[in-house]
Amino acid sequence: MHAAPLDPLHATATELRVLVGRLRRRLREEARTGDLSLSQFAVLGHLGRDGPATVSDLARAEGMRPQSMSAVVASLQATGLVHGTPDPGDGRRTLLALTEAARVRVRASRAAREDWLLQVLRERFSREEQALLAHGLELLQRIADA
Amino acid sequence: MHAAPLDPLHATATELRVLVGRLRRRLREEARTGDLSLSQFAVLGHLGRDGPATVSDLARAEGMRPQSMSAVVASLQATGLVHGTPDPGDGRRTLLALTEAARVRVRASRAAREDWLLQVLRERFSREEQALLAHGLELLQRIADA
DNA sequence: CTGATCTCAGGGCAACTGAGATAT
DNA sequence: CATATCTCAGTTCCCCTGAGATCA
Repeated sequence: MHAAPLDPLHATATELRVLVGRLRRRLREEARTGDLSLSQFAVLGHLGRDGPATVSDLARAEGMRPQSMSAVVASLQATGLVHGTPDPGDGRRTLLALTEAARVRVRASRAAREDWLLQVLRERFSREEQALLAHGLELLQRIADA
Repeated sequence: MHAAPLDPLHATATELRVLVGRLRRRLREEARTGDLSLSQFAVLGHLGRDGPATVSDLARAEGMRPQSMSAVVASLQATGLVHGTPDPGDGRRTLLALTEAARVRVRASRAAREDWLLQVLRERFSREEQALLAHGLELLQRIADA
């Protein structure tokens, strides 16, 4: 009755927009994982996976301004999860890396299986769905990079 | 070298968290669609698809507090895209609906093909990928609802 | 001097909490 | 009275812009 003839692609676009907002709220609500924001979480993941990086590197990788990333990094330094050392070869740069405390924490939270999202993926998705989801995320990456 | 033995499910969880943040920034950056926020967009979509609803209905549907939704609705009323009429049967409730201006605008923006996200989906994804993506979004819905 | 990196200051906005007001 | 809906006020968080300072 409220009409939405709507080609399927348009429906997909609308659904995606709504979904991003809802997932953001849901993930924040179910924080845990040490009460990290999405941005903080992303930085720890990046440093853990790809090794030390500068604020600018991280900002580029996450698609945000260096000033914004700087604040995220500062909060992680304040809680002792990240530490920075001046680049010996280039005085402008500060190389950021995970502290031992961060590595310990990541391992502990994995062992404790305390991550809400991980639980959901494990319990509510079949093997095939998990694989499908992983593939879907790759496609979404492409949108974020577009 | 920076070690992440990492079962694939954990990788998926991390990737999803990062992705939500990146998509949010990307979508905001590429606003257009009439400069609506994700929440505003979601409300217009809901009202257009499911018909009139109250603030509380909308809040439940989007997973946010009524007070927050109230602000979103107020902004849409201020720009004349939504109007509210008191529920004749229950004086506490206000039924919200799209204005004719909103319907016109949605149709116009569809016709103009001016939506950034729609362009990306159309131009950078094959038919199969589009279908795969749509299916992936359903799985993500399940997470948001969990 | 130009350009890259980083910091400081200030602002906007989306969401939250808490405290009512009003109607059932 | 108890409950549901909605509003008002204040706060927090994330990210932005703009203006330097420092170093290559």
